[in-house]
Amino acid sequence: MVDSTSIEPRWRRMPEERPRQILDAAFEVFAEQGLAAARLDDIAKRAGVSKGTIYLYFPNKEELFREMVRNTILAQIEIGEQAPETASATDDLVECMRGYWSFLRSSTFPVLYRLIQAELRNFPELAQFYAEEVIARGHRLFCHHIQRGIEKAEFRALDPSVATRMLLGSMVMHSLWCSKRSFFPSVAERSDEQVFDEITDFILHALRPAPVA
Amino acid sequence: MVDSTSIEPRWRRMPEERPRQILDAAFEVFAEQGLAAARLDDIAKRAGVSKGTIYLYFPNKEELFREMVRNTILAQIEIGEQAPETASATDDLVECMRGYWSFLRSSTFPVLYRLIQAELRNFPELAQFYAEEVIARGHRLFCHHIQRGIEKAEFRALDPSVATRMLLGSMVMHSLWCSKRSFFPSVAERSDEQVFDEITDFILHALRPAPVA
Amino acid sequence: MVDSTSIEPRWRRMPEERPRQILDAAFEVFAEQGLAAARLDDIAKRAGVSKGTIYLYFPNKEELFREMVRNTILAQIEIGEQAPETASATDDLVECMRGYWSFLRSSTFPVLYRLIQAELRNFPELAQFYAEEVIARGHRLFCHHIQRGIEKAEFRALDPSVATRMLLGSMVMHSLWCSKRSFFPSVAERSDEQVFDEITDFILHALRPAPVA
Amino acid sequence: MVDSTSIEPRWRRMPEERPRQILDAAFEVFAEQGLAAARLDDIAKRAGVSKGTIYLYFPNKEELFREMVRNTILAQIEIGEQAPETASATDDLVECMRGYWSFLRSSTFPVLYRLIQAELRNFPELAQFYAEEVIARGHRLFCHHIQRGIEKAEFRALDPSVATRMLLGSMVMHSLWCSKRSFFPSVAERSDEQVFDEITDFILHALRPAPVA
DNA sequence: GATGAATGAGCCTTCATTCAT
DNA sequence: GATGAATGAAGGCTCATTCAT
Repeated sequence: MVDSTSIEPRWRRMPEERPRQILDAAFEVFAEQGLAAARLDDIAKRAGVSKGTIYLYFPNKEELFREMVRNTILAQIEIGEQAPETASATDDLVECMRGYWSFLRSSTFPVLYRLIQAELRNFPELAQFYAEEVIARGHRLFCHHIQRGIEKAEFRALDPSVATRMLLGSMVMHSLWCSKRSFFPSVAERSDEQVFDEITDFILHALRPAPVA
Repeated sequence: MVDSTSIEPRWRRMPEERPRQILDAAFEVFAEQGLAAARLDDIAKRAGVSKGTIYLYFPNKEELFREMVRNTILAQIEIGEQAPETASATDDLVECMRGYWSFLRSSTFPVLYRLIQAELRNFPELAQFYAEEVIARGHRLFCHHIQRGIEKAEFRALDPSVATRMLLGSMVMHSLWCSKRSFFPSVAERSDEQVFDEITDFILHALRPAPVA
Repeated sequence: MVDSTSIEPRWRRMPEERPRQILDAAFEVFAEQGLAAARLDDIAKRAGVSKGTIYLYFPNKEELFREMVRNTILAQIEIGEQAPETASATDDLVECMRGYWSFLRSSTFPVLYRLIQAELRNFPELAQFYAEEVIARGHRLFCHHIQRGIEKAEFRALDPSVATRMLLGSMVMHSLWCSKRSFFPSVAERSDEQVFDEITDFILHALRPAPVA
Repeated sequence: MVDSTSIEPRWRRMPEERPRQILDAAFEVFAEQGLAAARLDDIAKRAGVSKGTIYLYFPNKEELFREMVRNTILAQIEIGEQAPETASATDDLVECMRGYWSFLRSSTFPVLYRLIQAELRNFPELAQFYAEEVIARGHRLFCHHIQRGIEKAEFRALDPSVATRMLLGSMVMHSLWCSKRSFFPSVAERSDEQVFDEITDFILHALRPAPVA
């Protein structure tokens, strides 16, 4: 038992960390309760500060929400947009998909997705931000590889934008299903990897060149 | 003196219609405001009844929300699960997709989807209901046709469940994107029909038998 | 012992009286505490209603304050502006002064005066209202009689507006002093009537015609 | 490197001036906002010190207010109570009135008057202080000259205290009206000097000996 | 059944005051 | 002495729920 740690932290947390602490706590509480039901008291408690302290760093609850969403999205984005190009466009594409999938399957993505959906009316700029930073960014990334695959005749000739949307759409939706597996029996007995492989396989089949006939 | 009639509405609505009126109003207000921000006052006003009347038919706001979601989902489901089977499984599948697409593109679907997403934590049973009535039901429907197509060698041999999920996932996600076109440039300049055709074409390509090669 | 009355009023107060009850309570609490320090809880309690009820009739604290001031001023104004004209302008003037003095010496005037002074910055329209309804109205009234007195040679020829301001100014200030007698020893040992007589006497002396020389 | 000096103020204010700086800032902020609405943050900022510093010199907001009022009153009082006596009591009286009028028309008087009025309930000792230092002091001063004027038969025989109150009352009230000219049309088109002359003239007429007739 | 006035718990926000540095 | 980040009590306002009519 190391009860001592539960009594008093020896060093106060550095003040420079306050915004981060608060944003982290806000993420958790908003995730659990949604914007309206979340109480600033709870966020403060979870951040280990007093209610008033929040207002030293954020003008109000809405702005805290906004900042938290923006921050979390930005912190999550790690997609190397200029992915290393190997000889095979197919390999590159699959590699990118793997990275994107692991982003979609992180614990933060479904939470953010839900929060943004829920507050679409009140915070359209957040939806805009999400659409740009998550979807459009992914779109550019995948579109590039698919285009390359077409040019190299690894893929059949098709509108790369369409293929990209199919790819993105099915990945995003599968990620959401996977995060609520109990509700969706068709993914319930599959692991994340299995699901990913199935998606990849399906997409590649759709992209494969037409039979020579 | 019949002065009173000149102010009052000419026909009183039948009392039996009350629950329906309230549910309809609830749908509109919840759609616009979300659960927490919706005020019973507004719902009552929109339903043309008094606030107290709502409590004659629903025990509280949460239950009204639940009932509204359940009701709206049920009212929307029109998918003929045993669709008429023609000679071509491909034709049957496309026909089913067309029906499902028009359901997904109805004005109620994206609203319901958002409400359910937002209240996932507090009303898991609604998510369950949605998963069953909308996704699983669609899953059974499409799976059947794909299975048939495989058996008839119209489609390549693949796990029909996987194909179904890809089909459903991309349709649902495209529907959501289409309902917020301004945020998603890649669907912005396309009509619903175009998007549908693109999805169908892509899916059918993925399903087509492997080249004889 | 009539304890019964302290348990439950037999009849609820008529709802039409609510605004009046609240305004009355507001007057008392604002009088004691000022705008900022007054708590809506206290006003509600004193009005015998709940906090929420106040918001059924007034949109917020400030508006309640405004309404209370306006209302109280209007309720106090009873100056017969077209006072009956007797043969003597002097008598008429003194009669009017007596009426105005009793208004100024009412328990509400000093309270209102103080509240308006205190909130001059935030509610200039109230000061405007007071200036118009209390001062300007009195000005017109007295000016008329003084003008008449000059014409009838009961008073010396002087600017009636100046005389009126002197009259009003000294009456208002004396009223304020009288309402805090303990602070102002020079009025402490005098009754209201005495003070009034002194003011009247002084004013009439100032108005009396110049010596024939 | 003397980079630091380019940001910092060239001369640090002497610590002994701190209380004065704070009191001055307090006067301004209390004047603009009133006691309740004034924020210590603003006072600190205006004084060029930090919030905590205020508490090094004043135990709390109320005491700061008290001190500020007392200080400002004392700083304003410049009335030579034993004004030089010339041959004419009338001239002396007018001279004193002129001095008092310029005090009443200073920018600080109406502000203080309003603050004291507003906080009458919570700070009766300030009202007491004002009554003594401003009104009673003026009373003694004017009473003396009027008494002398009566003895020298420059004025008619009347209670000098009554005359003094009339004089003070009308001057104070006119000063307040003049400081809110837009609300009081009867002084709006008159200059301070004109108003003063009118008051003086009226008072002297009221004091002049009765006609020999 | 229907109404809508009344209730009061609950929460965001402010700001005087404290205190570690 | 001086700072300003942190605190937490207090209060305005909202709105789901009740209930007398």
